[in-house]
Amino acid sequence: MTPEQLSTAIVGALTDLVDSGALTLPDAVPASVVVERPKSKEHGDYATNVALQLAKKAGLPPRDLAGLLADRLRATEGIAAVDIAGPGFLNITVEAAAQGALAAQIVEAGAAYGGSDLMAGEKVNLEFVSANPTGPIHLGGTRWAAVGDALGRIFEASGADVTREYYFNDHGAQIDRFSTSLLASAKGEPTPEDGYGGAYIADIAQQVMQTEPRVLDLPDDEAQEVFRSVGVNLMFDEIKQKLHEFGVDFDVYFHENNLHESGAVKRAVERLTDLGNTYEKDGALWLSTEQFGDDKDRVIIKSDGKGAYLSGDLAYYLDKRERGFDRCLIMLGADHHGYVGRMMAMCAAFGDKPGENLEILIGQMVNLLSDGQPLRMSKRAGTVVRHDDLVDAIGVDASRYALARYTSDTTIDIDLDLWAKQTNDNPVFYVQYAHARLASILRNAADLGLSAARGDAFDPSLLSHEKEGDLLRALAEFPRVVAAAAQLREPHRVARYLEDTASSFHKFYDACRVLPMGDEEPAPIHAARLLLVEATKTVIANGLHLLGVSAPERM
RNA sequence: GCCCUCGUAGCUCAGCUGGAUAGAGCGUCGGACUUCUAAUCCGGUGGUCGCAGGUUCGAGUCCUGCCGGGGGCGCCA
Repeated sequence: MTPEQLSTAIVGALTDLVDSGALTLPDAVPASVVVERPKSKEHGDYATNVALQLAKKAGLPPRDLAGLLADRLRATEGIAAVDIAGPGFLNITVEAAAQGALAAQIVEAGAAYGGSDLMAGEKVNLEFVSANPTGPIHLGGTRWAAVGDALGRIFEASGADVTREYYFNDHGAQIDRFSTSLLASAKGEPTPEDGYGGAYIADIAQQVMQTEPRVLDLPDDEAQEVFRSVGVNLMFDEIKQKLHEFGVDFDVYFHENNLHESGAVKRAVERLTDLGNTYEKDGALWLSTEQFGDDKDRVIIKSDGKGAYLSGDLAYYLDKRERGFDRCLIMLGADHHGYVGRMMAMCAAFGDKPGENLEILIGQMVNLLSDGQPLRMSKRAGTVVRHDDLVDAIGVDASRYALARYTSDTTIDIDLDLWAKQTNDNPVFYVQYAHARLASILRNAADLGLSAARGDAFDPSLLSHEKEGDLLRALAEFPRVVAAAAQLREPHRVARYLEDTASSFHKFYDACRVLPMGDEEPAPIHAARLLLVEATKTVIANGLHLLGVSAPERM
């Protein structure tokens, strides 16, 4: 009996009460009710507050309504006990057999367990990282690489059609500064004003000259164009490669330049003008975003005739919508949150629904600590913490897990010393160790010629130990956790859940012997526990997969 | 000045979108390995949930105002 089934049973009990005239509700019976796992064991396996929620509407004291429901629920198969507690909570205890049956269902479902059709039919575009090809990926981009990709996996598990997209900023002044910096470096000149410094500029410049040995014989403007095109491609290849090694691959790399060259910007501007949402002032073209909630109106075509930065975003958004995406999610660093207002206003100006057709997620900053000290945060020296600073120090699995473990809207400090440790201080190892331990039990079982109970040979009522019940209830939570992670766009819930589940498993392992000891004859309890082990391994593997973290068979 | 975000145990953070006595991990103190991985488990320790009001049966959670940290407020990209 899962929480979902229990919820259905409670709705059924409410419906029966209404049908029999014992209960009168002004509105329809709710489609589902909240079933939660109580913090205290004294409050049963599951608890619901429906009686408190509906008491006023029903015109009954909460405890009386709870009493009516309790009588109905006690007659329900699989429910062992129902208690009324406090102001009107229903505390429900589930029969071991009804609970244990889940182990077989999980093993049966395999990799599909935890998924749903919650987002079936939704075509979702996830835009993240989108780091400028003017330098190596920064840590902010890495955070979204981990979180955005995990979110994509969670959406896919929820039935959505997901496209991962990278907006490639290869247009405008930043690229010009990049190319002049490369040219200057190649000629042995100092970094120009507003240019990019750093060792990677010299590296790229050298690589360009290897590809195009005679580039410096060209006039400066032509040489700069060579450095621009070749340099950007080299930088972009490196970024792609780094992300690939990080386990993140995009379906679409969208070039901003295309929007300007294809006339998409022009078309987007015309569309907004047709809708009456633009006007001319001071020689520039403005988008009236203020009427849609922005702080003020924004220039989209500058008085020199060039598109303002926002014009690319307009065209890009329109392009995504024309490609059939109902939901466009954009993940930005906190340093760009000032964009949210105008982007949402832009969405509304197109006649779309902000928050529905367009969602913007903001990720706060990430700091790295080593020996308790922040890693190179000197803005003055122009050194920024980069993707490699994290991944080279602690590896891909720990990096992805560490970044996906926290809500995106809080600033995080990643202690490199902690995450590099191979001890239980380190959450990713704690979870991965549980998986390896599970795998080990199954290997040992195979060596003994034992296999998990299947079909009628499985007696779920044997899984009646307290720790077995705790573990089963943890496993039963997984679909709800994945659904919440999808709906709230919060992958960290999966990581926290895995830590809880790993803990439940370790406690089970400590209390319940799975395999026969010594000369002991194999018994049904061993086969039943082996099935529980398989189910647990399935859940932890599925959860780690959603985060893009490996599930090792051995450690 | 305005906007966004955060403030929960000594430290790092959860808190299921309003529920019961606020939870983990680390740290600290003390226990548990002849048998499935001790990278584990068990117990003790630890709190004015930034502050003050409000909403209601009930607030860490919602509203308002302060305080404090971080970020952002260009016809830059």
